[in-house]
Amino acid sequence: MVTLAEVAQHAGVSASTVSYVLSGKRSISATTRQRVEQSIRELGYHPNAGARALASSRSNIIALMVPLRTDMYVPVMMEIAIAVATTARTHGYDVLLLTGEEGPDAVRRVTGSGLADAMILMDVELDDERLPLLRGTDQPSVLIGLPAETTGLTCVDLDFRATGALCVEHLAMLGHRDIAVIGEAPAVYERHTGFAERTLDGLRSRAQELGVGLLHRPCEGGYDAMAVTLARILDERPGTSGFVVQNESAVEPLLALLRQQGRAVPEDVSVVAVCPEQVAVQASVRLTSVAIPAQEMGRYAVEHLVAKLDGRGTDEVVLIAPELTVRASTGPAPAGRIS
Amino acid sequence: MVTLAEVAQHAGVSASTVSYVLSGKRSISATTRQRVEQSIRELGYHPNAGARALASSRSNIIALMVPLRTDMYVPVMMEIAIAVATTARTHGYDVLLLTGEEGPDAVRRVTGSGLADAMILMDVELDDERLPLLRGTDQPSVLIGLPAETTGLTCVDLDFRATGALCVEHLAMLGHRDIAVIGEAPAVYERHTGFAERTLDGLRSRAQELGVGLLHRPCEGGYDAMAVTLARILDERPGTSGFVVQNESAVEPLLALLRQQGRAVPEDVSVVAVCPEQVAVQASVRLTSVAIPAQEMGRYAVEHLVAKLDGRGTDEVVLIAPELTVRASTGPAPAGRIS
DNA sequence: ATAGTCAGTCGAAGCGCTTCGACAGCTTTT
DNA sequence: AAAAGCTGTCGAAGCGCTTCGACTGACTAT
Repeated sequence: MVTLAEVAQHAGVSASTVSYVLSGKRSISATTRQRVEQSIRELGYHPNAGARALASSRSNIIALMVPLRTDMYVPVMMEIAIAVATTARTHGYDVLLLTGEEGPDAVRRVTGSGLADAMILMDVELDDERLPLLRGTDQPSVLIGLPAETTGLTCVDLDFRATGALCVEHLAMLGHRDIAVIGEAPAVYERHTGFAERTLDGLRSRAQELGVGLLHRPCEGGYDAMAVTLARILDERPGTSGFVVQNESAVEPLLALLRQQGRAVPEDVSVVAVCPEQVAVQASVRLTSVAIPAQEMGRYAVEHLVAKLDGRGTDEVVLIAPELTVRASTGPAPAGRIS
Repeated sequence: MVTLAEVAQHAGVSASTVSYVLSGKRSISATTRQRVEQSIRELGYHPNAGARALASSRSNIIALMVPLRTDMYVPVMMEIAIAVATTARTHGYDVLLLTGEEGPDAVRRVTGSGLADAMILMDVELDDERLPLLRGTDQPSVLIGLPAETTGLTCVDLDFRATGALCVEHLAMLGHRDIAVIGEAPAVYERHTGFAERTLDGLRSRAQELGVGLLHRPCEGGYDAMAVTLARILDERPGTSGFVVQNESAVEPLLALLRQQGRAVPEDVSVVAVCPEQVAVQASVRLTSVAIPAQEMGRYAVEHLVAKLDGRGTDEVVLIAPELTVRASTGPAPAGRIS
């Protein structure tokens, strides 16, 4: 294992000079710099992470807390995680992967031990246990998702309220008068994960404004659960011609069931999904959808943290404006039908 | 930030004693231990990770290299990552998330800097660039996946050869005489990711042994690509009554297309999938499948690494035996059909 | 009774790096 | 020509922990 001291000796300078070449915190003459860089290359030197962390009290690591459960939004999580990791690398940071399992203890451990310089939390609940801890430390953090109370916190998320509104608008504009919402699993709502409620809120208030009917039904993923849910919806509101789906694992079952019942998409019914782009494109009908900007959120989170660690940056809540992409699953409401 | 020294003072012992209480590397009297543990709790002490790493040259971190691309097996990756993270925690390790982006450089960086004590590599190619580096270091590592040459390496993977064989057997036993294989995207084969080829190998050799016809077609995910692929298959072998699918994003499209063409599953055609359990269960037809044991692989990888780090454990290749679960997508081949 | 053993504790020497103050040799200002 | 300011470099003091050797006192074997 090559050390700084060995590089210094090889280059004929002092250890501190090598350190300054590496960090750029003091000016170094061009010739010295080159000599040192040459030695570093020749010896294959890599600074020791532990020593560096100890001396500088900076680990150059960002902790990322992902939810433990894999029942929801897995591709989104993965995409965010990868975006976080790659963005972090471009800023010289590595990413520590924490699962929600440890809960608040993980926050304590990481802050207390100096393992990471900053944290990104995913799957934030409305009244998350980890929040008081974050507020009580000076370690920067970004939440992906929105809790109930955001003072003193930095958050990024898709504007789910606007997303809901946008979906209803789109369907209403096409003439649909009765809309059903296939939501996440009941557990998601019980857990008070903000996004589901915010979407619903946006859906409802715009539906009311536009005077269209809205029926919301949570739904476990999978074909069987979807079959039951759909049957209930059509029983209760036979005239339903527009669907909004916010549940990846309900998308294909819904399409399959509609097809099976002889309801053509988009001729008879229209479907709008809130899902990652990939899901929308790869579905058996190319779905009109509002994409979940996973990459963008991951990138933003890291960049904000880096800014904070550099002494720039402030607490703020950023809601990303939703964009609805029209594909093949929505069309004008069937005419001559009494809703 | 509380330090060891402060704890020592608070407990009225020397710093080294506190250290030994923490590590258990020397015997400590019960009374002293209790006093120290009390002080640790009262002061809310957390050992500083950097200092610890520097002094012990152990970071207690395991690096996990995940593939950058999200075009394949995302849920499997995620499940593995989470299994790795949680298992690592139970052994006192944290997980550093590296993306494939940096390639071999990441390996150099991590080994060189002592950032991690060990590595887990996913998405291993047959002739992976990172392998020479792993062989050239004394840092333990486990590959999830199988390269062409495994000497000096530790690997875990599903036994894909046996998996292929098992799928063919199951279909043959049900009387299917012409089987089509929907494979991964062509890019996966070109990249020489071992698992795809090994599966194919298993499929082919067992098909030959059992005297059934086998047609293999790679397939991009999605509905459109699947439509083209299916049309070609049925054109070439109209009597095909059994399908083996090894491509998550082709599963639903295949089912949708079969349905649309009036081919009932499992009455007219049978489908066996190689996919995570969740996908098989949530599909619009509950799929007979060979599960990909993501959790098991992740757990094994970590446990093997921990064993190695403790001076136990050896290099070896572990192939997990496939298990085929019969669900609703396979049944006897339709009678009276000339294949 | 004396040597040997052992459990329990301490002190001190690092681990490899960052960073602060100091200083030598310049150039610029007055 | 002296004072002031740069620039580029060095030495040394830690950062908070682990770990080795040494020591003390009590206990066992002879």
